Amino acid sequence: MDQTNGSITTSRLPPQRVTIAQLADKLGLTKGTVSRALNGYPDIADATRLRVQRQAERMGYRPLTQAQAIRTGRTRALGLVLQSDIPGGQRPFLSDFLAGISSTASEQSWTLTFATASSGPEMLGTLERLVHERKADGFILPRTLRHDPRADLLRQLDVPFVLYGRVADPEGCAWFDILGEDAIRQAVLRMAGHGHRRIAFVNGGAVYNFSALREDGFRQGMAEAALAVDESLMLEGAMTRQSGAAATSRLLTMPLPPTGIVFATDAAALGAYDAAETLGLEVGQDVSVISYDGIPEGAWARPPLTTFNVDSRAAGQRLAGLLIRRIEGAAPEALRETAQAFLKIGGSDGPPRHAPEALAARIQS
Amino acid sequence: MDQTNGSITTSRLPPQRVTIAQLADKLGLTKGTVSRALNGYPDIADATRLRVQRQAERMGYRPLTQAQAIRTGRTRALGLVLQSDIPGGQRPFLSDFLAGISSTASEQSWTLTFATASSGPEMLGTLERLVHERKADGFILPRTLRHDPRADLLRQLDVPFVLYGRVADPEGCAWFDILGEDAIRQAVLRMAGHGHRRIAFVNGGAVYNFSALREDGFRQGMAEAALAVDESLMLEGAMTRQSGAAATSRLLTMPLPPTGIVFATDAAALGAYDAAETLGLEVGQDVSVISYDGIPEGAWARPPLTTFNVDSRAAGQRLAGLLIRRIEGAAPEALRETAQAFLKIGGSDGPPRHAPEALAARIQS
DNA sequence: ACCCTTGCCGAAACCGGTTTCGGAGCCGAT
DNA sequence: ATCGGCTCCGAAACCGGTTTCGGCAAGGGT
Repeated sequence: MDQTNGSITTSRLPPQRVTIAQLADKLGLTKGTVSRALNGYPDIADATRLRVQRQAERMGYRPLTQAQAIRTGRTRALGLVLQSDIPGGQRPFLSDFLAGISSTASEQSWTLTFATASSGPEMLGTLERLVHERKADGFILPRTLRHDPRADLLRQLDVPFVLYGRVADPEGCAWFDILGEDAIRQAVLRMAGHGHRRIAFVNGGAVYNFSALREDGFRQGMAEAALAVDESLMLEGAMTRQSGAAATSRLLTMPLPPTGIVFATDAAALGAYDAAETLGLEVGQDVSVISYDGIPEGAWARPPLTTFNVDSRAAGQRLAGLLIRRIEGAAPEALRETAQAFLKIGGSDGPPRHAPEALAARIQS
Repeated sequence: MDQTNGSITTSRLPPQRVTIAQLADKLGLTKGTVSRALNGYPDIADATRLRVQRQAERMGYRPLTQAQAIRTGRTRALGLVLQSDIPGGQRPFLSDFLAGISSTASEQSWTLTFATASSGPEMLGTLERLVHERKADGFILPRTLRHDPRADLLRQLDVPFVLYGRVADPEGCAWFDILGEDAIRQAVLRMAGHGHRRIAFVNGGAVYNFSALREDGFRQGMAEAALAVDESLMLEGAMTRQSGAAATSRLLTMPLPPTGIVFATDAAALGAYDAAETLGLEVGQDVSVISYDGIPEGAWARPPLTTFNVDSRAAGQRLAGLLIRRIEGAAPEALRETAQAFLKIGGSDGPPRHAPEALAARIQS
């Protein structure tokens, strides 16, 4: 930065922090008065407050959050703890998600304290540690579970948090969520529009709340398309490429296989390509696939995956904003937002090439 | 809020922090003495020190880093600032990398302060802000540039840092790095071992220090294989799938195309698949590809990418460990480590199917 | 027996803020 | 003229630690 001024490299005065005492001196006031002026106490004359604010600005005064924290308990730090051992982890979108969170955070001069936990129990321990050490004033909890022990813990500790995803028991919970059920519903309608009558659904893990929602979306889509749901075509628990492949080959080797498959997650949908290849089928021709997430790998698959794209960066931004407001005292009920996922058309879906019977015959051979 | 104390779920006493004053009381000592005992001052009797340590343990005393920080300036927080706008960003390995850093950090009860910057200058501003606000005691700097302004800044501010990657001017720098030049050298030898004589190299951006090293590795490998380097087969600046594809098709449409291509990064190598497809060629048969990074997408490509795998998690762990030691006062010269990347054999390389001339003919048609 | 170290701890200042408390000054009302 | 109520700010305690300073007692040397 400052290698400009001065002689060669060195006249850089040690970046002196300006303290509240210096500021008070300059103003001919006491520390206490300055502090109250800056923090909006009502017992300060408007003229004085203005004078203080101006001078603070001019001197570049920034209160040291550490010092504030020991009295107020607030650090101006958001907390995020990821579980590093989950299979279909939030790998791909992590970068965007983090960028979203930290961009909004730094705009309002908050920071992000990040940690990982390698298991569920360790997750709770880590949260408690961060709270106890006051390393975060509140938390963003991604990958909401139907019954989420993290939310229970934080509610009990009376620590603010915001969920990325809704939850079964909304009591005291703020959240941001993408309406995945809508997306899945539209996926079904699109399949039906292509002419598919026999459509399967490969869901994610049942512990996650989004799974229940997306299943609802699937059923509703089927109902709107006037198609009956064949329960044998409803699978769940696939959130990795491997398990997605397994689910796909199980579906395709049924006596009457589906011609279209809707996946709750892209990771699983990528497995369909493997299963199809093994069976000598072509995705987008012999079997149609529509999915949800919008991970980059989907665009690189051949043919590219048709999927509902989630804007992870925007999600991070919204979540950070909500959490800050929550920490500053807003009621959780007032902090609930949702957004839509948008269809990104690839080549993995289209009209069915064969009827289910013909497809079965083709697979047998 | 206060749905806590009362009757049902609630015998949880508010997680009272135990302060140094309470501890001192219990011991019949003063705060000052306890503090000195715990921080290893020499003017404390061994017996007393032991007694204090035991009692601290028993009462679960953990000093509040915020409070320590206002006197000592140390927060026990590592800083990491990522640049969110770089094209071939560290997307895929980010998750593992972060998990590595934060696992080592929390083992030693440090935390990780994370931020992103959307441009080079903003990066420097963010670093300065975090230093000024004392949100981090030191930084991990990934993606080392040949001449890295981040390192310059932090050196000037006298703030500890560790580079992920070596640097042209090592003065005062600690680092961890993978010996990418070794990997590239081995890649060349492997190509030569398959029988390739005409081998191209697609390097990353010249601003990165690793590019110079990997080019050295390539040339050394060629020398060891007794092959002459054709300078027209040396390309650089490809760190995305798109630019990798462009580089590949430029190479393959030359009058005398290479039969094997070594890439400095996986992201670029994935582009080779696209270029090959466009030209009607098969990767691993018509043209061989070996690369470096070990990103997951490589394993999912068809055929899977042969690449030198980097253990990002381990790298994160090493870097965190080095930085902590650096912050605690170790000399930077003593904190320089390297590790190897390991070959992960896929199907993207093999003996050349055609001689360069035949390949050219095939491509013309 | 005296003095001088040395070992060990208490007392108090300090870090940079926040928050409570009380009182000075000004106003209008009685 | 006296009183009460407000407005506004200073003084000082406080938060949870660290660090400096000084002094008491025991030990060693002469």
